[in-house]
Amino acid sequence: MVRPRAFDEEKALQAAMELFWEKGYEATSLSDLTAKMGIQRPSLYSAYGDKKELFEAALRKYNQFHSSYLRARLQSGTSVKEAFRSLFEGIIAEGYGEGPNRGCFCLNAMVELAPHDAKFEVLTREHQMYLTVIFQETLERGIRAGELRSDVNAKRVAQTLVVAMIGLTVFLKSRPDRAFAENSAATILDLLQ
Amino acid sequence: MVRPRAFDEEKALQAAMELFWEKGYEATSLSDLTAKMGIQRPSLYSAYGDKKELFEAALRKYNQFHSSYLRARLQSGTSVKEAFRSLFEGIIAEGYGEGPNRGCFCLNAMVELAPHDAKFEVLTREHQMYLTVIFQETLERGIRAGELRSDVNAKRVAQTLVVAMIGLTVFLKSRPDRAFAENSAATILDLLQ
DNA sequence: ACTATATCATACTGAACGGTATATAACATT
DNA sequence: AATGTTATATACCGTTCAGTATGATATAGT
Repeated sequence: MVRPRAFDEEKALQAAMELFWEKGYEATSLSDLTAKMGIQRPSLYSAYGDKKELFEAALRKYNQFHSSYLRARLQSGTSVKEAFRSLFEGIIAEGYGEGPNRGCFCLNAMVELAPHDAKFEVLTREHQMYLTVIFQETLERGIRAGELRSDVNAKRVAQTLVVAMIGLTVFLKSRPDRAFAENSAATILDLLQ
Repeated sequence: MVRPRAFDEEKALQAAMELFWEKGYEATSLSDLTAKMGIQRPSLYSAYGDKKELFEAALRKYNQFHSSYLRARLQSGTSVKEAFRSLFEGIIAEGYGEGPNRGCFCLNAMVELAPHDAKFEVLTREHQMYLTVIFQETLERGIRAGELRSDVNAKRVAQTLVVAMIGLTVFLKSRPDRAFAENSAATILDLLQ
């Protein structure tokens, strides 16, 4: 005996995610949000809580999406080495697309919020840990398949690839010469022998 | 026949730099600034222009300071390899200090402003280019001294070290396990043979 | 059809925002 | 000491901020 929601909560959350991803937390206003989400202010508050809670929900949604995306990219493809190469190449290509370079939502949140908010310190750290596990498992698969040398330390290399991916993603925000980005990616990928 | 400034412009700018460095552009208010700088609002506007211009002046000051700091660290020390190791170790140590992890002001600005403001895209990119030159020159010195193998591609390795340093600095904002940071730094520094 | 309940749209709240007008105070030159 | 110029301090400007009170509206169960 209640009136049902007239908007799609997932769709609206997706819209909020896009906005926070592109502009960050502070620079995104509630008016920006309600406009893009296509809902009114009280609907937002009743469905998601305040601005910080909405941001957190958006980031969690992004992290899920991002993990799935990376796992899929690393599982498909002919080889582990080629999968990583393609992944890094895709990140670089993304950096030179049109429009503002939004990079990785989780890294943006790590820079803007993690140092001042323990909740986001944990949330962003745990996502990187999860990505590291995905990388490590992929490397171990490559070792088992005989594609990578058996003396490769999968955990250490995975950690290094994650740090390098973070560096590359952030660096691309300044739109450096493409050769710079390509060189550093290629040098890092030489870890995969 | 004029009244002289009653405050030290460099000291006040330094105070603004500390504040923007720790909190970012959007999260820092003019009231925060005037309080920490110890001056009144009209003094701020007459001396530095508006908020964005003050931020730019603060970032330029930081970049100068940062370049000098890195150059000094890489020149002192017993060897090039040891200098880089010590530099990365210092970055990690900084990440586990008390208080909020402010990281690198230039990288914070790159994430928050570069995608939406061409001026900061250029400013942050040029600083990274300058750091790359410092790294490259240091590596070339190591090659000349016979400390590094002569087939090391100084430019490519310098670019890779810059990207890795960016990744490490940003990653530390989420306060990961220290062993993670140490592992990735050590693996990167293995490039120096 | 009626009622209970939750959602909707509008309009509003006090506070904080970036930026400035105004008037007083302090100095260097004459 | 008088004058012209700039820095200072206070108080204010209109706007925008995050968040909410209010009342109309729509639906599900009776």
